[in-house]
Amino acid sequence: MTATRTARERARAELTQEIKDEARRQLADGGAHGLSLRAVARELGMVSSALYRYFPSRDRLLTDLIVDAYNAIGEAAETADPGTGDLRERWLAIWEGTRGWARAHPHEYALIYGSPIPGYEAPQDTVAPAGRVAFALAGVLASDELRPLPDAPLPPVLHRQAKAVTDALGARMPPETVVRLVAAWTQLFGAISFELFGQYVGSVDPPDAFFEYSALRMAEFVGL
Amino acid sequence: MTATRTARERARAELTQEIKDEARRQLADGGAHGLSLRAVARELGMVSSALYRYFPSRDRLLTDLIVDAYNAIGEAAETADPGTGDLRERWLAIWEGTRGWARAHPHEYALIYGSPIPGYEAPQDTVAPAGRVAFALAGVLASDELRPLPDAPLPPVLHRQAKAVTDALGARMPPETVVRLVAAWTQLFGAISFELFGQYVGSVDPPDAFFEYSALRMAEFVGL
DNA sequence: TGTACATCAGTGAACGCGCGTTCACTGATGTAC
DNA sequence: TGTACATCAGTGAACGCGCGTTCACTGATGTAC
Repeated sequence: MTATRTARERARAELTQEIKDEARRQLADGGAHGLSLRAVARELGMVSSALYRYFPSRDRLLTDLIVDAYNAIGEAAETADPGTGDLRERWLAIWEGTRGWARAHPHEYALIYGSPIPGYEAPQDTVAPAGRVAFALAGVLASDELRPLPDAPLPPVLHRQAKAVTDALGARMPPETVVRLVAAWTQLFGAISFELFGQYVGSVDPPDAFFEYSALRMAEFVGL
Repeated sequence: MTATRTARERARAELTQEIKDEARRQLADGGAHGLSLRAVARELGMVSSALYRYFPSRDRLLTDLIVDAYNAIGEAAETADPGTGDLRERWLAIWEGTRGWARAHPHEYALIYGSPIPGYEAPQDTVAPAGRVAFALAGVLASDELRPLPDAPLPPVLHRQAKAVTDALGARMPPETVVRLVAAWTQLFGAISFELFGQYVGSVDPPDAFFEYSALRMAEFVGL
């Protein structure tokens, strides 16, 4: 009954948002560990115990930020994809869209693709959102126009894993393609992480040209 | 004058080691942030202020751990390389050696290839050790037996960056090869990070077969 | 070889700080009749 | 429409905790003569 939301409900939704926004701001200085409920409350002009009306614990707030971040980067990938037209251009657009979000939100990116947070156990809620970027890439490969791949038969384990993935995706794709997709997906996030975490300093930094180059070579690699 | 080291000097060297070892143990529960001088001292049966005889600050201890970790993973890569023989086998050995060290030391790995540590600025000392794995991979490519690469000319920026890298490495290698090497290096650490940070759960986990597959495809990719 | 002095390792107390979470409470908003 | 009661948001004090770093000190080890 969205239409008849009470003032209380609106206030609650708004403050929940503000808490998360402020928490995201705090990720910037201090990372996941630096996130402090007391500091968030302070910044919002509340007393720290008041936050417990909105989040039952610090961990739960963190989980929400993580889920939000996976969804945001996934949505960035999806909306970057024109959905029709040249497959390589779609592929490239998804790569750039994903990277663009990561560069705009480096601390949220680190939250989900950086070091695991000590003592934090990812709940089930994060699994589906975590797959959205890969799913967007898979969407481009669901086509008949792919070049055939030169692979020798896959090792049995890998073949089995690949089939499990296609089943889960509901996509129809040869196992060779799926495995190469996973490799390309690894390359995408490997490159973003190396860029944001400073590993390219001294070699291909700034990595704009390198990133596009990688995207194109990986497009070929998966048969686009 | 190593021969005439005093008892004091020996004790000092040993305790410095013990402090670092204990600190590494503490990375496991708590990550970089969880590293506490007080806890290290406690575990070693000392008073916390005593550590300041060995490290001027917590940051300096962290820096030493980081440099040690880069050197250790670099050494793992180098000693895995037989140095002679089949180039693809050497390439594969370096990949597996690097991954092996990372799996054996996941928290030290996260320290150097995970999220940047908030408020910590990497000093110059880390630059050279950070390059050792890439350097080991480059060693395999310093050969005349490479297949020629099908690349169109590189974009000017990338070409320039590639030449700067070859100059720095002192290796003689076409720019196309260097750029592909950087991509392969990215793939190597992308895959290790995804494995250790849990991103393969639900797809190619356990990633042993996938990792070897990636290593081989990347070997082809760089012209091996 | 023995003595006087300098160097260094480790102690213990203190400074000043921040944290997550609980709990009994006040006062405002919403609901049922 | 008005009243009585229930729900909920936010307060403020408290618990119990851990942290990095400084400083004046004691006592052991090393050095010069």
